[in-house]
Amino acid sequence: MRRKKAATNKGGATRQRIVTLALGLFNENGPDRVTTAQIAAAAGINEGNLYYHFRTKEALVAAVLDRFEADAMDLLAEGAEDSADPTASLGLLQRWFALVWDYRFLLRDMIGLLALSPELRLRVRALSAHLREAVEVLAQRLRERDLLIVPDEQFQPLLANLWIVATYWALYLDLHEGIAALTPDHLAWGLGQVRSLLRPYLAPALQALV
Amino acid sequence: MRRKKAATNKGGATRQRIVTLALGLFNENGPDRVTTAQIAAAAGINEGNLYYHFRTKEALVAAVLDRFEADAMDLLAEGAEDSADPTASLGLLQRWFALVWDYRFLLRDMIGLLALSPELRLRVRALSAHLREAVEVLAQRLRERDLLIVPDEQFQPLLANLWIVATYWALYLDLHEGIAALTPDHLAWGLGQVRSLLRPYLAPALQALV
DNA sequence: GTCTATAATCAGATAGAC
DNA sequence: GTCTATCTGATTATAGAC
Repeated sequence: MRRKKAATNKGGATRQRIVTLALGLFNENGPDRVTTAQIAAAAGINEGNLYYHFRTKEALVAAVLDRFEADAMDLLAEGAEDSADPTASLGLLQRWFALVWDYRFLLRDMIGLLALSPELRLRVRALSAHLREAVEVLAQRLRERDLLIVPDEQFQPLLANLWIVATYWALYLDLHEGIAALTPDHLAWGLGQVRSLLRPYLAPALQALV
Repeated sequence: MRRKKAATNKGGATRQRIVTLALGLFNENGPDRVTTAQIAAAAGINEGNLYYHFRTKEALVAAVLDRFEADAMDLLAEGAEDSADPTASLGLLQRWFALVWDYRFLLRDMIGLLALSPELRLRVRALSAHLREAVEVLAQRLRERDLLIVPDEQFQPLLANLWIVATYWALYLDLHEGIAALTPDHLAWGLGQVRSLLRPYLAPALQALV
C-alpha cells in the first residue's frame, strides 16, 4: 500500500523551493548578507514556517551543499565512464562550467560558510579534492592517448591553471564584468578560455575538434 | 613655521594602525564577519574611540581601499617606465602578486563590499580596468619586441587567463589550500603558474630568463 | 584622543495557536 | 504545514565625561 508523503519528506515541494530560492539569493548577495526573512519572503512563506523546514540557517546552507554534492557526483560518475570519444570530455567541461556558475557562492563565500558552520570544512575539502582528482584522471587519459602532449614537469602546473581558470572564471565574470545571469555567450567564453589554455598542448588530431 | 600635526591628520599613527589591523582581519574573516568591536580590540582601543577615527564602518573600508589604490598606483607608475630589461616585468609581477595577497579580501568579498557601500563600485571598476590595461600594455610591449609570440586571435584569451591566474591565484591558495600566510614558496608557486601560462608563447631568448 | 555608557536596529531563533 | 507574536543576542553608532 502506497504511503502518503511523510510530513517532513526531504523532497517536500516547499522545502525544495526554499533551497532553490536560497541558492539564488546566496549567489546574488552572499549567504552572510541574505537574511532568513529575505529567503522566507522570496519563497512566499512566513519566517516561522521557514524555521519549520530548516531549524537553523546552517541547516539550510547544508541542504544547498547537499544538492551541489549530488549534482557534482552525477557529473563525476559520467566522467568515470572511459569514453573513447574525446569530445565527451568537452561536454563534461561544459556541464562543469554551468555547475560552477549555478553554485558560485560556494567558492566565492567559502570563508563565510566555514565561519557559519565549521563542520562544512571537511565536506567542502573532500568534495574539492574528489573533483580535482577527476580532472586529473580525465587529462591523464587524454595524455595516454597522445591527444594531449605535455612534458611531465609541465603537467601539474597545467592542471592547476586549468583548475583555477575553470573554477574562477565564473567569479571573474561575476565580479569584474558585473554579469548577473549566465548566457550561452558567457559559457562559450569560459570554454574558450580553457581551450586557449590547452591549445598549445593539443595533438593535431584534437585541434580541429576543440 | 612648522605646524604640529592636526588632530584629525590623515596620517595619524592610531588611524594608520587601525587601517592595518582592519586589513588583516578583513583578509582573515571577510569584512562582513569582522565587527567594529573586534577591530577596536585588535588595535587595543575602545570602540568609541574607533568611531572617533572612522565615523562609520564604511569609512574604514574606504580607507583600506585608499591604501590599496595608492599601492597599486605605485606599481602602475613603475610599469609605465618602458624598461628595456624584460626581467623588470617579472619583478613587477612579483610585486603584483604580493599586493593581491595583501588585499585579497577586496576581490574575495567584493559583493559584500558593494552592498556596504555602493559608491565603491565605480572606484573598484575603474581601478580594475586601469590595472588590466597596464597588463595589456606590458604584454604588448613584449610582443612588439618579439619576446612573446602570440597570434592576434590568441592574444586576448591569453591576457584574460593571465589576469585570472595572476589575481585568483591568491584566492585559490586562501580558500582551497587554507593558506594563512604567504611564504616565499607560495609566491614562487604563483609565479610558476604564470610562467607555465606564458611558456608556450615565449621566444627562445626569454625561455632561459623566465 | 580616549574612555564609559547606552541607544537603536536587526538578525537568528522559539512557542504556541490555527 | 503555516501562521503570529515574541525573545535574545549581537552590531552599528551616538552622547557626553575625562
